[in-house]
Amino acid sequence: MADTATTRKALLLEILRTRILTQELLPGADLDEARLSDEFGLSRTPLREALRELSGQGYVDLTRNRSARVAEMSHTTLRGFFLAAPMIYAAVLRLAATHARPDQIAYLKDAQTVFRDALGSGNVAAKALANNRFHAITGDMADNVYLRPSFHRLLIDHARISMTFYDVEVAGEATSAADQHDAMIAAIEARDPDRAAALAEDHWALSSDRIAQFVMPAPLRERLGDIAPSVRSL
Amino acid sequence: MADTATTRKALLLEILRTRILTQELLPGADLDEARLSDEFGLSRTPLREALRELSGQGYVDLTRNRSARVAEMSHTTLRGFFLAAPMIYAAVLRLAATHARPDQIAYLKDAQTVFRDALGSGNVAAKALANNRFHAITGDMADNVYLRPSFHRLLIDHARISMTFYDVEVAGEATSAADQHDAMIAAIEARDPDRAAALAEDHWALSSDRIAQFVMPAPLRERLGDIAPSVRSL
DNA sequence: GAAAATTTAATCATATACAAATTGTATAAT
DNA sequence: ATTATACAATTTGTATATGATTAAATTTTC
Repeated sequence: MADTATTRKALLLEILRTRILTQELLPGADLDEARLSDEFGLSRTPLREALRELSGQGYVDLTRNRSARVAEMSHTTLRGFFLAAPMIYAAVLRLAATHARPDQIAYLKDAQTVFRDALGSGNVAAKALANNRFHAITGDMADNVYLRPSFHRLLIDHARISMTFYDVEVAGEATSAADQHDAMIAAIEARDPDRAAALAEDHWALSSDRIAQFVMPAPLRERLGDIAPSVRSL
Repeated sequence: MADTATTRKALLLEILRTRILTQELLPGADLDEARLSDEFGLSRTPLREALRELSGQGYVDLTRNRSARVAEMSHTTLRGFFLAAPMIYAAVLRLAATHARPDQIAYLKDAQTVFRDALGSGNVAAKALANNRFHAITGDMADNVYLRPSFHRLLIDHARISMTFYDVEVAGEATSAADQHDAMIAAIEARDPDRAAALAEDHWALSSDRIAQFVMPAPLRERLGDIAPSVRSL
């Protein structure tokens, strides 16, 4: 992403968001105020404000008199993710197809170009961030203040889950995701809300299949005798 | 509401939220830092942090180098409200019926008692706040981090819309809302997600009917001759 | 040696002071 | 009369300093 940040505080926000999305900062990680203000050459006052803003957006959890932490992701959160994602995403894409402005469609096409480039690069973080940006634009298109906050939280954890589970590339899956993106652009441009919503559901179905494969892979099928004694003793 | 706030900052947050929900602070109202810190006997540092937190929750809009303002409510927002509300609320109540813990059900019953008391009082703000609290508890019950932020934004504007449109009491409507609350409690206690979701939709249908009546009332039917000349000249 | 209490270090919360940016007003030029 | 420019006042943003709270480590007591 380009350095659009004008002030140091804006830069800090951008970098922190990126680090959290790419899991460079893991869920639950400690965000010490003194250390961060040191690193970014900022005093603690604007830093604390930045942490409050990130908390409001769902990147960070705050507790009184305790250091800020990167938002947690438990198995409970994951379950909630799969419950909410299809509904919210279908609704957002439906509204996106209804309200998208021409300039926003241009942004979306740009983001898709970046995404396809990232796919070729083999850089997992670049892929996750480009995908995140693509979907964030659809969120802006929907232009609904009541769906946006939930949608953004979904996107945060979708990126983080991608970083956790997609580091091993499965042949063909990424390109079919990219093809779905193209179909979404077409549906939005054609102002076809039903098709857009249906595509959103397909897209999430693909995602959840991939994640399910990594959370519950086919079990290892080895006979006891094949396992080294040191391992068996565990 | 009881003064559960321990610190001055927590108290400030509670009061500001209440003022915004009850429209004592109108949408778009200027929130001057110096004036507020003066009023609450706080320095600007914690006050600014509080404003960031409120912004994250959707009570307040922030712009760089510009004073904080109470979140706007335009006709566009209203439209978005009616699009998103039925879906989100049905989903939340469905999950509430699935996950509610006994202590939460007790809270909900308390809130409902307070709501029925408020109905008798004739105090519009008390009604809106009690109703807000009731629904906020159902949001907690749902226990889904992806739905919660959107749901809370809906509740904020639902309260503000109530204050705008419900100041004239229509006979019987408030009590039927209260009856629906009771039915919701029953559905949650019976762990019946489908019934809970259906009740949520009914509840919002009632709300939107009431609001539609006040936004688009039956037009005045006067003949021109009945209007005073000074008015007609406009 | 284990548990409780006290001290100590670290970290968060708030206040005050200063710098930067914005807006409004007055004055001068067209 | 209207627009441009410069200055002043107001308000927001950041830095530094001090006070409160919590967690950890040490000491003391049983």
